[in-house]
Amino acid sequence: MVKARLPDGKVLEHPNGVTAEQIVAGIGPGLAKAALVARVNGQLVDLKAPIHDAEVEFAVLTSKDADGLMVMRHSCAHVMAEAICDLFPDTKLVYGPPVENGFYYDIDLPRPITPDDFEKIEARMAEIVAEARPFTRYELPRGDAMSKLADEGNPYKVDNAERAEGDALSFYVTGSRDSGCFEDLCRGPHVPDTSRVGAFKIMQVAGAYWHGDATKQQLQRVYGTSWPTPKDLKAHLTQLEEARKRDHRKIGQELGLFTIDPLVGSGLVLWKPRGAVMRHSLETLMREELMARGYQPVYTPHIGRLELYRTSGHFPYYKESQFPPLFESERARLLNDLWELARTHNSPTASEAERRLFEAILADNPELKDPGYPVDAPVEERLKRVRTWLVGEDGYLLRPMNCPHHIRVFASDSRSYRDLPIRLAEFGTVYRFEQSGEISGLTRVRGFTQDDAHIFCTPDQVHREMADCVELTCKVLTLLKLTDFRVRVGLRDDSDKYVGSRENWERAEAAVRAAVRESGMNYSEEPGEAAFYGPKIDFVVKDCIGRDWQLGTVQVDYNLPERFKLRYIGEDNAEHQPVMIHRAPFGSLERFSGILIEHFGGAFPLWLSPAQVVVCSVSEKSEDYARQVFEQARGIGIRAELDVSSERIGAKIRAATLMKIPYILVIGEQEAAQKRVNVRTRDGKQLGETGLPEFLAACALEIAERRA
RNA sequence: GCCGAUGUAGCUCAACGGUAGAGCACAGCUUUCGUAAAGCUGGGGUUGAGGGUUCAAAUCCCUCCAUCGGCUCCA
Repeated sequence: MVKARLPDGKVLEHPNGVTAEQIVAGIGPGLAKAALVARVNGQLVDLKAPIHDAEVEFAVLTSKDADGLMVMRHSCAHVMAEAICDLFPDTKLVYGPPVENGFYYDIDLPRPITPDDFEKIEARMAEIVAEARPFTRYELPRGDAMSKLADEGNPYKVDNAERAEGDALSFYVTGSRDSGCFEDLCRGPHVPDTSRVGAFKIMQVAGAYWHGDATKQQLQRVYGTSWPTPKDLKAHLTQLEEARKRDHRKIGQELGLFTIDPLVGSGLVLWKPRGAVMRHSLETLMREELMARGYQPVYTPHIGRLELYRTSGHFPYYKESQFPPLFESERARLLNDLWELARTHNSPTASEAERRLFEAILADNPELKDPGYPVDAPVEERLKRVRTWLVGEDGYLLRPMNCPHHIRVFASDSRSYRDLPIRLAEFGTVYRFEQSGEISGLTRVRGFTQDDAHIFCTPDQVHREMADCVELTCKVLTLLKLTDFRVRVGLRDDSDKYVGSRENWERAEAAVRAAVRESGMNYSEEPGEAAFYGPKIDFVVKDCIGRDWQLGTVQVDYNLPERFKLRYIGEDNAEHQPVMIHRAPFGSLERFSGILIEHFGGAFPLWLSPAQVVVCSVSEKSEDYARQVFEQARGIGIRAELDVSSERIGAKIRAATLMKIPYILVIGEQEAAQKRVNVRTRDGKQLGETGLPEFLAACALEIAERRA
């Protein structure tokens, strides 16, 4: 006997071995028809799976349930896989999970799948759907399953099986087991039959590495989307189209905010006047906040000696993603090569290369007479030697981070505990040689400006300072109504890419956790997301097409102070090491602006809007007064534009509306006679006539309050 | 960096082996107009760059560059 308790508490009794399908049949015909999969004691199972437990929590899921939808999409991936295998028999299937809004299937196929193939694949899928073949599960003991998979000659499935848990492995056939129909190693569960995979569409194909490892075989990943009904599918496609209209690259072009010019360089942003004034308003907001919170502005150069970044660790750690160093002489380049060799020296071949290079440098540079450099000396000794040579003749690096400069500002004076915390702030422009395939609009660029600051404080002050940084970040995000963010606490994993002692890391992680807990926000801890010098709190948002981007960040760092041997004099008159906090509420002004553009769809709040008011004359007769209105608005600091062209008023309004200018002032003879303005908004609302001083005062107030 | 797609006037696109076109924008002229596009005229392109095939290339092939979507990376 099986007692199945339904979600509403009702208990149904059935004989042992009853299937979910049979239980559902007893509940109601509508539900039986819609059922895709069942949940038995929290486990998703096929509707045909027999149930043997005496008492179970039982629920039936349809495409209206998140898990039901997921199973439907997973099954749709199988149908797509079958269609692809039918059309391209060389296909080796790899892995096909459901994802947000759909599914993908990774395949290994020498011939590239192109968008032209999508229609053919969809047509074949439609046939499979029409056949309504059942998804049939069968299991084999692990040994039998492994030899079966090995015989089939698909190394990916063998690998999947090796990773799967359990003594038995399950397979799904679309049809009956002896029908010769398509089958796939799969944990399941699946929908009852191939007609139940929803309204689908193949969306795109892309490369993907096996196991997500760039050194492994590259596969083709075919993405599809699937929805309960054709109407849902259509709504999704329409929504995608709408989202693309908000794309900051498109709006940036239309509104003339920024441009990226191949002649200047990929990933290097040119802010045009309209974009620059928007960005400037953001910077002004941040400057006001920083001044009120005791930050001190500094200015530092965009370039620094390589030795600076050797000390911080950035140069060796991020070698591949920095612009190559600048060397003023060939010898400087050679010395750096020598340093590289000394640093990485750990093999006989490297040692030979090192010796040859060393000899070449000595031969060309007789002034370096003192060899003092036995090739079998310990690494530290060799490094020390080479670094003394580098003092007079080093290369330079376009800065990838601002912290080393700020550290040297801190180190330029002796510091007392009474001075701390010291908060050094700079809109610091940094340069990173991002991979060519990564560059995208304003969100991933090679030169960008951080609203950066570094706080140097005592260990006791860390907690309060971090909490203040988190509070500031939340404040600006809230002010901009960017409330749809998630908080990620990035911790270290067990890889060896991190610098610093275990003890430092533990203290830092405790500080980060305390700060984020205190804020009361929801957050997720993610191992492997830390910076190489410390853990961090990141504020992550989605762009209009659903990609995650890190904006603000707060990081605590016990390691760079140690590497730079920073000191302050404590109450006890002894030297102590300060703790550093790296933080940037916007993160990158470029990326933040890109996200803001999409968030507002280009219709910025008044205080951020590139043009705040446009004055449009109805005809030449009102041109003089329009000019006066324009001059007055501009005179009190409102960003006003003037349109006295010979166009008709309708055309002027259209042009201003398309540029998303918040207030359009229509100035005709009537307004001119009464010295008033007629106000229309970019949303087409007519606010009517008002006196000019009243309008300007209201406008100025709205700007001053940064009303969003 | 890798896989695939795409590069035609300032912008959005057409022409798909046979003399590069439209709309918008821009300039000039006419119009002086009341809340999302007035009319006429005109200028503007070695079709991303460089090679190749062909009697003939925007169109076919190759190599770069850039953009887009993924993957990998992200201090």
